[in-house]
Parts: sequence; structure tokens; C-alpha cells
Amino acid sequence: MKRTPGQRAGLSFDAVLAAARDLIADDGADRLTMRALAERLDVAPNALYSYVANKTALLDAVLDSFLADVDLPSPDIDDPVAGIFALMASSHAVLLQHRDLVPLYLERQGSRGPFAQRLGEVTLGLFARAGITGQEAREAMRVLIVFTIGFAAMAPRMPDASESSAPLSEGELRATYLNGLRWLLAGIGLSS
Amino acid sequence: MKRTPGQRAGLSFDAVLAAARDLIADDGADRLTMRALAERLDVAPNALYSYVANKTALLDAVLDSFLADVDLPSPDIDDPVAGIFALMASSHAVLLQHRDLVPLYLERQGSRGPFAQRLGEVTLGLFARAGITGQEAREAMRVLIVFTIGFAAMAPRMPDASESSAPLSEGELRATYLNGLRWLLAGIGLSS
DNA sequence: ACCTGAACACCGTTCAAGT
DNA sequence: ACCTGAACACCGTTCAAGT
Repeated sequence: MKRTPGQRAGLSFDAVLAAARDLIADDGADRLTMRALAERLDVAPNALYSYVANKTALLDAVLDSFLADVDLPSPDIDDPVAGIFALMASSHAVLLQHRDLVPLYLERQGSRGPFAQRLGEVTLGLFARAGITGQEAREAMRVLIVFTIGFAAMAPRMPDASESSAPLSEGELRATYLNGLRWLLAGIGLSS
Repeated sequence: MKRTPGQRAGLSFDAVLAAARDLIADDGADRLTMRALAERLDVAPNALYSYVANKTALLDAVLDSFLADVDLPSPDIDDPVAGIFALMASSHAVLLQHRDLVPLYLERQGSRGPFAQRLGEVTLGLFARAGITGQEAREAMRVLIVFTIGFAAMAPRMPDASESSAPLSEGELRATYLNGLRWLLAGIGLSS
């Protein structure tokens, strides 16, 4: 608004990404619009398109950046099954902190970012050390990931089967997820 | 457009719901807007609000109406565990037919409809016959439901961990889901 | 009660231009 | 290359009015 055409605002992809994260933290994921983001950066809405292809790409980048917070088990962990458990549990905790973002991520067709890919590679490495490789490992990992993301996405509307009761507490949510994770690992043939 | 104020269009909630289903079938869930739906019914957009509180309520009703297609096992089925398996597998198949609707359903805060409630009751009944009741049964059911809905929601972006490969086929998707379902049932303590 | 016209307050994205 | 003004083509929803 203050700038005339030709004056630079000094934006960058990282600055846009950081502003998007801040906006979500302050106002919630549903308030993340290109126009609100531009306003926060004190820039015209279309200026963002110099750094982001579209909103979907931005959303993908934001979610992937959050995955950087997932704790990676140390590569030389003794028990690979415990490593898989810890990795999934940490992923669930991180996604749960951004639960309103997950359905938005599922809604649009986008690509997985570098952090997500790294998580997949680490998981497959742990599977290999636990004696599961190839197609079998990929299928098992898929099941674990879907369960983990699905649980975060469904957290705000967890089915309860009772007519009028309080929504699940954070602790109940967590306990239910961890139970399911244990069941899946046992079913896969990984007893911890 | 042809009608003047005061002339009735003969709408009803059921007609609106049916038109919404038709629109999704014809054009996809992302094309379901209040305005497009009104146009299909040859009515002004705001006329819909005489029958639907808002778009979220409509979306909830549409998804619930699809759940009517889930095959309910006969109440006197011999093996309750087989009944649970069949019920979840059928739910997954139905949701997979409307996979683009599921993330939209997750995105908004809404209530569960009568068909979803009925499915929950039937499932708890089967759990009881399998010897699992109370809080334990509700937790196990929650895990199964989250896994089932999560799998349908993630179907269009199933993680693959390989850089450039074709997306999973319908058959692979189905097989992976059924494997996970078996693992969960085994973990819950229900061996079929 | 059921519908319309008009409007409000937004969206994402594109285009042409300016430096 | 990076930004702006202006516009396009939409949204969901509300309000006041007509019969």
C-alpha cells in the first residue's frame, strides 16, 4: 500500500512460509488465506505468487515444515521396533498440534515434501533392521502412516457412540492412538 | 429465474439431498457448492437455506446418506468377529467410492447422522457378542473407525516412499486396508 | 412458509503494467 | 525480477421484501 510499483518488499519463500506458520499459530488454519497472508506481510495478494505456485503448494510446504519437529530416533538405536513406535508416536503428537491443518492437507492433491520423505526413509530403515523389507515393508509402513495421519485428522470429531458426552480428552485421544499403534505393530509381527 | 416472488418451487429436504448426491456423482465433490446446487434445482441460491442450515449440515447429510449403502451383517450371524470384519470392509468400500468427500467431511465441525450412529450400535453389539464391552469396546471401535475413514481419506495420496511410481491400484489399496484391518482385530484380541 | 433480488464480505488467481 | 492496481470468476450467507 505504501510501496509504488517497482519498490521491493524483500520477500522470500522462507519469509512467506514463516508468516504462514505464524498466521496459523495466531489465528488457526482456517484463517490462512492468500489475502490474509499478504496483509500480514504488508504486500499485495498477488505478490505471493512470485514465491509460491498456489495455495496447495504453500499448504504442502507448511505441513512438511511442521514435520521437522518429529523426533528421529538415533540411527544406532538398539531396538528398531521401539524406534518405529517412537517415530510414529512423535509424528502423531506433532500432527495433533496442527490437527486443523491435516484435513486441509488431505483435501487437496499435492506432493510430499522433503521432511515427509525423510521420515519414510528412516522408517523403512528401521523396518529393515527389524527384518521386514521390500513390498512387505512398504505396505506395513503405509498402514502405520495412514493410521497416524488419520488419527490426527479425525481428532476433532472422534466417534463416541454415546449420544451426549464430552469430547475425548487429549489424554484419552493419545492413549487410544497408542493402543492402536501397538495393535498394528503386533499384527505386523513386530512385538516390542 | 422464471418464478416471481411468491411462486413455490416445490423443494424439500429430500429433494435437496438427492440433487446434492447427483451433483457429486456427475461433477465431483469439489463442484458441490450451494450456488451450483441451487442452479441444478432451478432456484435462487438462498432458497436452499429453507431446508438446510448451512453447507456443513448438507455435507454431513450427504455423507451419512451414503453410509446407508453399507452392508449390515445379519443380526444372528454365527461369528461376531467375522461380522465386524465384514462391516468395516463394507464401510471402507463405500467410503472409497466417495473418497473426495471424506476430507471435506473431516474439515468441518459437524455431527454424525443416523446411519453413522446405527453403524456404531451394530458394531458395539458385535463386540459384545465377541466378549468385549464397555470402555474397552468403545476404544477398539474408535480405532477401527478411524483406520477405516482415514484410509478412505488418504486414498488419493497414499504414501509410496518411492520417488516416481504409479499410484496404488484399487486392488492394492483394498488389500492394504484389509491387511491393516486384520492386524488391528488380532491386536484387539479378536482372532477370526 | 417459501421463494426472490440484492447485497455483504469474502475467496484464489491472472493480467498488464511499472521500475 | 519483483511488485502493484485492477479485474475475473467465483464463494457462503444474510436481509428485506413479496405472495
